[in-house]
Amino acid sequence: MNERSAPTLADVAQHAGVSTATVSRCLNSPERVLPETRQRVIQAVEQLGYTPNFGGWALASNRTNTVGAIIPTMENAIFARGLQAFQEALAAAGVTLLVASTGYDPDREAEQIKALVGRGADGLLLIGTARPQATYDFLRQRSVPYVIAWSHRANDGNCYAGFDNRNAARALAERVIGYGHRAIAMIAGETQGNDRAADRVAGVRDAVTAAGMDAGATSVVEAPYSLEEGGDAFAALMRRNNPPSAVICGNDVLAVGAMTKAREIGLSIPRDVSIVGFDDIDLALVVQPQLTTVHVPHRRMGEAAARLLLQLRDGHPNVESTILETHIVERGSLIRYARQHREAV
Amino acid sequence: MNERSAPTLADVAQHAGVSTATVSRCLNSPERVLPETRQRVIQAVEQLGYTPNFGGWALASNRTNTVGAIIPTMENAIFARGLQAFQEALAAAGVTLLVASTGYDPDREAEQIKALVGRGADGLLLIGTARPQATYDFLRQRSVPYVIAWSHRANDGNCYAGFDNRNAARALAERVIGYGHRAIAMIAGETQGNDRAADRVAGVRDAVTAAGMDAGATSVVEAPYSLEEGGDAFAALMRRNNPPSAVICGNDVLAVGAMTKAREIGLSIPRDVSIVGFDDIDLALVVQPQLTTVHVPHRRMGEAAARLLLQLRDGHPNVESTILETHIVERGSLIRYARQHREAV
DNA sequence: CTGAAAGCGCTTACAG
DNA sequence: CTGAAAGCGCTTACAG
Repeated sequence: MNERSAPTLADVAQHAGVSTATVSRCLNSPERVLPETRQRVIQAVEQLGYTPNFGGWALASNRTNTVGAIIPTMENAIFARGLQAFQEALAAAGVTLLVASTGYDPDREAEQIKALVGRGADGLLLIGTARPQATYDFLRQRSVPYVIAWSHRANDGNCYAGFDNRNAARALAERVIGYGHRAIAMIAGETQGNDRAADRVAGVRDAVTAAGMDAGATSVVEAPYSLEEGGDAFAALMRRNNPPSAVICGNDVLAVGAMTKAREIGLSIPRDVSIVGFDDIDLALVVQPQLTTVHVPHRRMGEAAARLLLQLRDGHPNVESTILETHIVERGSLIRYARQHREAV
Repeated sequence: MNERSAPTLADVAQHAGVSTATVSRCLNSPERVLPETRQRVIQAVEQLGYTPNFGGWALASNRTNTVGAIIPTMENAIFARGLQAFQEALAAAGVTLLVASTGYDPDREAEQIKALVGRGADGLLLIGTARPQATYDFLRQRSVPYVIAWSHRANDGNCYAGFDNRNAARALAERVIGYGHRAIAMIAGETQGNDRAADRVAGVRDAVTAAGMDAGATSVVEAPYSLEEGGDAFAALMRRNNPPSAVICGNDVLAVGAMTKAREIGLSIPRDVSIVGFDDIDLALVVQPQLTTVHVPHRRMGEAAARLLLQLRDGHPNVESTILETHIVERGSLIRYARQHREAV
């Protein structure tokens, strides 16, 4: 050991007058070492300021104590919240987190999955189910454990920490219909490569059909998740001959974008049109009126994902998916259909 | 190579009929290998589905192509945005990102810094300057390059990708004062261990003093960064005998919390009281009226931080800090002081 | 341009 | 309980 480079296990061993094997044991399974020996080793470790070399450790043990998360973008508050909870739970277990993002691009997802696996991730957090079979094959072939968050499919062999987007959206649409709305439109997230967005559309369609309404009359427009796109889609919807009396949005960002646009074009929410969202993020609480939406327990989802992923990594025998409950939070943006609503022709 | 474990460099070498050194060169500096040889090796790599073992690579090369970011929390949109841009810039350079969070706790920061360095981070992104000297010593001793974002100090030997919080806050307060407000209060973030929050308070005090106003008359209350805390602080402020005609908030979350609370307690913004924030996040655009605030280029800050950190890591000779410009965005929440403002006694 | 071989810093059966 | 030694999968002078 010269002063240029960090002290190694061998330096500690020499300093303590023991073998490297003993130092290694002291660090990894201290109970297998005599207290006096342990004492000496610990002292040497502290005196030298030793910390294990990561590469050496990873190579010899074939583990990294690192897991990866690959999400669409941290700029959407739902992923930021879920990821924050996920990270905290991992840190508590001494595991560190690698983060990559896809921008909702499936090619970039495949690429980032390879990058994180190549970087030695012991496990992976993925969002949703929509990805090429080749990606699943890759994961299986490399036997990298993974947990899928935000979604749920029964008995397909994957491990989920998610919720049922379709049922949740259906319940929301039923609530809207139950309030007398018949002219309903939906501003959905882009469904291409996004099973959550697609499931929410399907759920709304379920409700419309179950209510005996004409599914064709319920128009669904898709928009990228942003305030501006939500606003534009809303404006276009309201310019039609048959404007809706209620607009169901694929998430809160779209819904709040719609509400902001409504003010701009002189429409009053909920008098002229009701609006509902999905997620229950901060945005929903600060708009006027506040937004009726589906509450998703993002933090609990992140925690559950961490728990499941660590179990999978540790070879736990049967790891069960965690399905989280969502519920509707009613606020001012949704009211019963009445004459006050701008006539839907 | 058996079917259980991943193929190694040696497997590829044997398959291609070359030495492991040649395979290694093919992967790392292909120009140093004859095209025909390269061809054979690449073919073998593909046939075997070879990817380098991370531990072996890290150990031999003493690098990980990984950098770490340690931030207060991803749940604050400013960090989520900055981190997202940081990650994208890193990914473009083939570098992966480790993320840890501190919850604004200095002890947890020190701990996470050690964890990420121990996990082989080639460099670190840190937020702000407020941390024990011991932490700086540790970083220097381990010669881990780091960049500090969100702040700036001239010539202290650190590399910054930040902005001048004090000047920005001063300019904001000057604007408020220029609008005739004399009864000004500030809802600041907690300044303990947060130099950005402390600098913003100092900037507001600078402006108050420069305007010849009584600094003592400008009350500053501190609150953790949350909508609710901002609201509570605002309510307490307005309950006083001398309520302010303008409230300067340490960030947009506090400001929007204050605005939401104002509605609850029957105060009209900006008629009864003006409110301004700091950051310019989405929240500022969706409240009614929209929030006057200081625009901070979070994405550009994240990109700059990535660029600087990679230069530092690559031993670039003189890496200069990047100081970003901020500017005030005037919206409806701030108006000129007038009789309409609730009398400040 | 290519190869033989040493070495990076750990862990872990295997003996004793 | 402890140690000698092999081995993990790479990179990189050093020769040729």
